[in-house]
Amino acid sequence: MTSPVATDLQLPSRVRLAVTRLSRRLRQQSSPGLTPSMLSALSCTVRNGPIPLGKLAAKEGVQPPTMTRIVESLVSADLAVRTPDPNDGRSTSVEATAEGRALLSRRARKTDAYLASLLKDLPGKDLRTLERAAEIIEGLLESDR
Amino acid sequence: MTSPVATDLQLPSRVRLAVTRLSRRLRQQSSPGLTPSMLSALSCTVRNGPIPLGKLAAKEGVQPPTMTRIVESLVSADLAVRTPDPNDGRSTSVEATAEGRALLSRRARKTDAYLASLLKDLPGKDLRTLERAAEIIEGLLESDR
DNA sequence: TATTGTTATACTCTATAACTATA
DNA sequence: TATAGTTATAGAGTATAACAATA
Repeated sequence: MTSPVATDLQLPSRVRLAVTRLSRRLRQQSSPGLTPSMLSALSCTVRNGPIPLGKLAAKEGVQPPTMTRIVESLVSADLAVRTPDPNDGRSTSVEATAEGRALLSRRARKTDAYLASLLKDLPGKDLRTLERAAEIIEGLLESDR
Repeated sequence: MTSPVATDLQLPSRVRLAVTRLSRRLRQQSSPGLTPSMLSALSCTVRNGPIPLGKLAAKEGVQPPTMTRIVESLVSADLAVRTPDPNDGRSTSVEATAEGRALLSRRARKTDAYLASLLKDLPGKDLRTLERAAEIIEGLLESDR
């Protein structure tokens, strides 16, 4: 059952294809006002607490102008707030609002509902595989930053 | 070691975050002339042989106008050719060229090289997990189409 | 009429370059 | 000078709507 990593040759290709296609699907399923990028950045602020915009950009792996846009959209959706740093006039911290945190813990989000419906018939073993894979990927991205 | 499926974040959220972030990274690492979408469609033509554009769009989960664009870019890069269907003047088949097939089997592609470098220090167990996860995801996308 | 694919148009996500304000 | 963030601009990827050609 445990397939050999002899398929190793093609492993990067296979991971790339799966990720390309699933992320496309997730974007299609996302609500217009709540894109995957917004959710990802919002999760990051919740996990890290108030965080300067530049650090948030670095953590998410995007450039600062991109994060400026993402934060703008989160702020206008009342999911995050910006607070000027009292000690450094150049810097503003980004933080999730109560509504932003509530949204993340709510399960009815369209994208997650879609993914959940995809996953619902998988055996527990496959669910654990996906969970572990997500963990491995996050670890890789973290260490490569 | 087998983590329970209930952690702080729900499984769909965790999969979504991992996929969002990795696909962003892969897009950043891709060559301008050879995007993830192009590679994905090209893989599909190689796997399926000559295939009408509309069917290719359906398999890849994009709309026909999108596939028209992707195929145009593959054709102008000499990675694919279009052949009019002799029995149906409305339809054209898409097929990988020898160069397209060679490209897919070449290992030096920038995106895959990047992914391979990310993966190279993972233990075999994690590689097998990712491999199996890719398989599960492709299966889900296939069955949901 | 129905189907296959294209053209026209627009929106999101992202980047780089140039800029402003502060340190 | 250096740093934090924004504005301006551009390109990729995708969608929907309207269209043409063919069935």
